[in-house]
Amino acid sequence: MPPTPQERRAARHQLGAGPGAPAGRRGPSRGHKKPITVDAILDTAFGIVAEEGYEALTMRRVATALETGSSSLYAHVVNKEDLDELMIGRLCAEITLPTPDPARWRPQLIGVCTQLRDQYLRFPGISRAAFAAAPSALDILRVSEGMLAILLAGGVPPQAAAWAIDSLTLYVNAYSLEVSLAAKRQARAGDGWVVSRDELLTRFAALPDTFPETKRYAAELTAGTVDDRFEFTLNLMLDGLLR
Amino acid sequence: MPPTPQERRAARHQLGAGPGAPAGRRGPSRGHKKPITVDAILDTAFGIVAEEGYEALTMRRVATALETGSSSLYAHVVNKEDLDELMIGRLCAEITLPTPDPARWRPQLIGVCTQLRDQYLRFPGISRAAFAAAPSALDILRVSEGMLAILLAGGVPPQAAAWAIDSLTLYVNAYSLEVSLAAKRQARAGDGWVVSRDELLTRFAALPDTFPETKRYAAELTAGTVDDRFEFTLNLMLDGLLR
DNA sequence: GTGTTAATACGAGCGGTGTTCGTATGAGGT
DNA sequence: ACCTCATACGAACACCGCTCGTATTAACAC
Repeated sequence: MPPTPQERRAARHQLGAGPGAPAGRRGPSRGHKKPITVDAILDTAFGIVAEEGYEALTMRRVATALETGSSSLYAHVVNKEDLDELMIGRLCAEITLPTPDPARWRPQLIGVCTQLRDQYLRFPGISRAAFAAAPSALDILRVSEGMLAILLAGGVPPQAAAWAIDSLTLYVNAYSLEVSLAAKRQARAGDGWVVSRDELLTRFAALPDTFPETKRYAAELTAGTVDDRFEFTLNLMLDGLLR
Repeated sequence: MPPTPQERRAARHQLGAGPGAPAGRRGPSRGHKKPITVDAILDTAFGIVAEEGYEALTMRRVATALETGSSSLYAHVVNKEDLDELMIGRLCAEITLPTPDPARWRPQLIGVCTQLRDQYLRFPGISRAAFAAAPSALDILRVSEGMLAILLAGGVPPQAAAWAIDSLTLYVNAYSLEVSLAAKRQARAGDGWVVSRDELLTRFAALPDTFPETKRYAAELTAGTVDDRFEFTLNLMLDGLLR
């Protein structure tokens, strides 16, 4: 008996347990269609999210893209939650971790965070799933290990390094989620949402006098691209680590 | 004609426009039941989230708690997203902002962040809605203004202060969301999730040798309460601001 | 070559969601 | 007394995640 999806999931959480026998093909192949596999499910899932965003990712949507019924997916995946977790795992697996260089620990760490951000932004809204993903999955743990190695090589004390990893990944997740949501708002503009910087400036200018600082520093508040803010925050945390 | 909910929402986004006539009671009062108001909807919504978490907050759930049908809510609220926004607004409105004291800007700012966090954690999962809330809503802007005033009083340059507000609120949101999700996982424990610190330690100890640093510093990685990590990250960012 | 087994696929359906539409109710103004 | 119209609400639509029973068919034992 090949491993049921729940067993695969358990194996993914509790480490190891071996990859299990490949369980060479049995059952109907429907003649023409290629068989449904976890990888095929993940591929089409990523395709849907890349084109239409995470909220368009439903079991039925994946199933119809695979020309089957939604019930067929549950032979390969426990849940939607499980699917989310698998996607985050694959995303993390594609992060390349540098070999720690004590002299370049800051750009190295920023590089890893930027890779994570770019992966998240390629699939808008998927960082929502990253929040729920358990940090004990191996693919995620691998990224943590890489970041930890960089920080330690940079001379950051272990306790600070350990906690900083949490802070950094949490911020990257949150940043990616917010950017994705803002982009979605931008897409369906016109219903009274603020979009352009100019619009925000005039809005701030028209604020009542109970907002003196916001009015005075409206320029600073609306300055910079989202990328600027990302880098600023990362540097903020890294600066703090040196004390 | 009293303002339709969409008009109220627009008025909330574009500032001012006045509170509109109270539109004194018309139509059926069903004899016994008190009329449905936006405030009543918000009250019961907060009650549901406080007791059962954000994911239990559905239109039907609010409606039945109000002894009515879900369609009745849409006369007072545009949609669920609007309800979310109203809730975040009310949450922000209850934050008390200190008058800036240059000598105590750090504890003051941490105090505001902690208030936000506590509000979010009182209503588990609601920070998910905070991500989608537009920063142009007046109640949210009021908190930003307060934080900006504190930072400026502390001598932080305007540009850094402006961006730091974004970073801080984003982190507080993300932290609250993650803590809520972790608590939910804890609630339905037993399905292979890691819960206790001891469990995590033995898990790390059994890791393959491709995770050398994680194994070596397992103690540091699992140390501290969530509150410790919250304060650590806030101090990390505030330290970075002083350079 | 035949029969058995079991992995795979899948249609139908359950209970749930947000939201809309058409209609009934009944208080306020005339 | 009548009419107006904001309010309330039941029914229904389209969608969601997920389960159950069943049909298909490859691999194996004989």
